[in-house]
Amino acid sequence: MGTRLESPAEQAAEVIDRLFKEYPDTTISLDFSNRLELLIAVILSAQCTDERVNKETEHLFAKYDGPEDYANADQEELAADLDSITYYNNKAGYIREACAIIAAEHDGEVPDTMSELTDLPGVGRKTANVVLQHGHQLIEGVVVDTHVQRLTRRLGITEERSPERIERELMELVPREHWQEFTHLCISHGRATCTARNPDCGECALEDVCPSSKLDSEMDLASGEAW
DNA sequence: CTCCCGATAT
DNA sequence: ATATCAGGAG
Repeated sequence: MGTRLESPAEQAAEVIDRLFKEYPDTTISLDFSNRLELLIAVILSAQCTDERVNKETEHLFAKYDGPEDYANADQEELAADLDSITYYNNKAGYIREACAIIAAEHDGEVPDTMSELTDLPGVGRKTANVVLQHGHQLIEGVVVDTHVQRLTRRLGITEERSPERIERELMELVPREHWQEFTHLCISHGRATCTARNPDCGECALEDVCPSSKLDSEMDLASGEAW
């Protein structure tokens, strides 16, 4: 078990402090050169690696340009352009419909409010928060993706399960000036060390404050085997 | 809750 | 073979 009985807020502060030393330059890893490309890249990134999204958007962004271009695209053709991305049929539809709304109702510009963004098909709170933060420099919430969900639970920062509840709790526990950084640190550490399947606790900078560390159970096992 | 759904690591 | 990847809709 973790060595200290820290409050969730103290635990979060310790995590930020230590991970920032390990990943001082962490930031968004999706490639984009304007707000529409950002929106599309984030929609495509659902349950797919950023690496694969970047590989596909390189071709996609060269072929299509502007909301009307996507809105008028043929569904089958756009889906085929995305055929190595997860859920490519759904995502092709989301992109076409979202771009049609952006063209018709938002003067061709990606909206800058949470409600207007989440009204777009394929855009939930997570995607909207990323677009607000990286497209409009507006920090209205904490981006809670699969990595933030997994790490905050393993580290004992939250007991909640739903991304919406975890976000509300993190908005209470983490100072607003660290909201954006907190997500990037969780993602970097989640990819490099605290992986979903087989976390590398031996290399983890948070091992001594992590209630879920494997090392404790291995020591229990070793002492148990000593009989 | 289920469905969507290819590439990759284990 | 199976779990996982910057989720969201019905």
